[in-house]
Amino acid sequence: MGRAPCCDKANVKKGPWSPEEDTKLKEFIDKFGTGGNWIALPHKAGLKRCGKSCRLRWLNYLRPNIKHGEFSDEEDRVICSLFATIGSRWSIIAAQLPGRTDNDIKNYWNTKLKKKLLGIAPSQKKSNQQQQQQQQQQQQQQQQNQQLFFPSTPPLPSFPQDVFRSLLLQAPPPPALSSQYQISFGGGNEQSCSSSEISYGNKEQQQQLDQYDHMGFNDQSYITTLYGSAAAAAGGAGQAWGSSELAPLEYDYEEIKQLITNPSDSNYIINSSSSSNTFVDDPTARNAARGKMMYF
DNA sequence: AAACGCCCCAACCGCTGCGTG
DNA sequence: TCACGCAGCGGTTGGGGCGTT
Repeated sequence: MGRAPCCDKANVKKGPWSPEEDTKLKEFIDKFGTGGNWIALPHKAGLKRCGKSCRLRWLNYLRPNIKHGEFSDEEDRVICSLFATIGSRWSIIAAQLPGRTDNDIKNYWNTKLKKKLLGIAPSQKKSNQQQQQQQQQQQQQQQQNQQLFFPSTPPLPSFPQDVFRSLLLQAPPPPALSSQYQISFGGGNEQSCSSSEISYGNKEQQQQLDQYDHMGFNDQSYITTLYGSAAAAAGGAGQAWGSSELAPLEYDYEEIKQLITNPSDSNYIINSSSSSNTFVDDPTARNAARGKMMYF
């Protein structure tokens, strides 16, 4: 037997929201909150909309502090680096960009950033002369993008050990104890920062760090892997992570280009167990892991 | 001015994960 | 342990806007 529909489709309005509907929804949520039940909300608020539609409208448009408009270069860099790291997991990427929604980032990536990265200018119908000019601009743009997003000799970012230590202690449980990620570390581009080098925190916290050591990975590799959730958990430290001081690791331009141009890009497992990062297509992993499996 | 074609983005759809009884 | 219901996620779609011919 199939799943029951989430709402009575015959009696719900679809399509663009009117200003009146926006006002109703916003006023209701301002007064009463969502109540943790989006399905019941439209009826209570007097809206002839599906709960899912209300949720989307609120999250993507009506919610306070939503940022609309142009993305900055720094935001571009964060999106590119995270896309290279975790693929099209837009909600995690959005969590690192305050005021941006996953839908917003997804649209921005699909319509602009991906093309910007590949040196494809947004195009209208153009004359031959315009097309030639565009080709030249594309080549220049691509060179600039390589410099902007993937400097040829990217300095590994300097990660203060105390910051790593605090992030690590606030991060979710290690992979073996967590259903969120399955991770194996086989060496790679992490900087050496063994958790046994520094004594930090109380006895319990030190035991936790020792456990990480015992599992064979160091502070930075763990924090890098858990970048999104760890940064979110760490609050202010997470903000610092997004700054230039704690920029995400840079990735090779050709690799992210491969990710973009491969139609099954969301099926990748990131594998950096060799000397350089490689992307291994694993279509079967998609539904099983939904992009949660990463090898370093 | 009209027709055409492309781009962008809001919204929808279907699937998965998770909590609960 | 299993079925169910809901929230959340990512892929896809369609229509409005805009530039070109």
